[in-house]
Amino acid sequence: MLVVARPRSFDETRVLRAARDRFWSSGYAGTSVDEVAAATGLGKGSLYGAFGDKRSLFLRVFEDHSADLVDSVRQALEGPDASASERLKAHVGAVARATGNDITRRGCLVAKGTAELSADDPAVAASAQRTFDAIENLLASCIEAAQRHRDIDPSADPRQLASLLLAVLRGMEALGRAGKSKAGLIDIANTAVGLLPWVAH
Amino acid sequence: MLVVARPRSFDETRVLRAARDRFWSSGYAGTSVDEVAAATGLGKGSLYGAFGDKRSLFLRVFEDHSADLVDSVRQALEGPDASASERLKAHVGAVARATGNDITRRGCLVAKGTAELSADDPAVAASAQRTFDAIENLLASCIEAAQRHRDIDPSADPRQLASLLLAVLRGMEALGRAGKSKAGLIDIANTAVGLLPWVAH
DNA sequence: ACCATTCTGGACTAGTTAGTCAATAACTGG
DNA sequence: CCAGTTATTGACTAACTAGTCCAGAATGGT
Repeated sequence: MLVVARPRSFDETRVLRAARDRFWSSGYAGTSVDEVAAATGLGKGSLYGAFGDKRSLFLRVFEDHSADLVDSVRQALEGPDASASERLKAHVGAVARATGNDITRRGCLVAKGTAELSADDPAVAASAQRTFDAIENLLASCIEAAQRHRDIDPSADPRQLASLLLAVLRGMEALGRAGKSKAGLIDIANTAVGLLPWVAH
Repeated sequence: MLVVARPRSFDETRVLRAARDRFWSSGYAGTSVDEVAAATGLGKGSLYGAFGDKRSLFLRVFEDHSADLVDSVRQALEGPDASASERLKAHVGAVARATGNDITRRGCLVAKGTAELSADDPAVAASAQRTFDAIENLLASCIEAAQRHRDIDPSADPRQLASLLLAVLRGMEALGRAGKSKAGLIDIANTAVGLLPWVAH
């Protein structure tokens, strides 16, 4: 009974990546569907057929990218207690360096999409909130690991420290986009890390 | 020789405020010149005649608003050394509360405009950088005042603490837009303030 | 080979976009 | 009250917008 229909002729991952790059560079309102079609190589009919309207396509790209971001933070922060403090310092520094190295200044797609759309698209706002919550949880887990290893004062609230660090990370992103120098961003990272309640050894 | 011509019939400040509100709510690309004309009550010809093209109008609005922001931070942070630490704590807390109270979640126009346009408009990026530099300097001055009054450890580098606090402030803005609760934002503010190198009294 | 089904590409539509322009209004020094 | 200059308005244009539609193509089970 089931008859197989014509299969898709495009690689969904590649198409979504091309669409993401357009939205990332030009923003949601600043990117036309025709541009996305040209960048992906698909006809508009295929684009609409596969992903729905412009907003749905953006949301798909936004959520996929958010998941990638959380995964990369997880990779950076998860690991044994003994090296948790090193991973934490390294991650904050790595974000500072990556932000400072971003020649294009296009910044983070999650931040950009949230800035543009969260006020009038609850789905975007909710997705961004989940993303930042997930990153905050990863930071908190890493801090707890460092506390178990007695690198960070165990009496400190790991959730409070995590939410502060998340704010610092997002702040570095915002300042980097405005043109703050790489050295200035690294300075912020070092100051933030330095003020944490480390246990003297 | 000089003959006086027809004077403007609109209040420039009111017009710029109406234009600012449109850009603030809908972003640069998401706002049409027709919408701005309708919101200001001016015809398009007047708008173009008075402010130039869309980008010039946006830049004007953006820079005026940035100057207002710097002024308000100056008002909050300037004052005698004896109360500098209180002003610093109060300002960070006030930003957290204001961000948490922003029902519309439209956030800060400087952040939003920078996110949307800094990558392809050097004038926007330069303006944002000047704005953030000015705020950082105000924070540094307030920290120095608190150090003179021996509220903050005088051996700390006030510029480093200022740039960290600026990052925290911009981070709170970004997280607030994503939906972080008012209580969570206040928590971040308290944690950041609490980690500063206060002198015990 | 045929069929039911889905995929493809681009022509098409109706509405919107940024920016221009010409006719007219408002002003004051002379 | 006239002359010279600038302000105002909204109709106008050419290009672009999101989204639709359809004729044809690709598939694998029968």
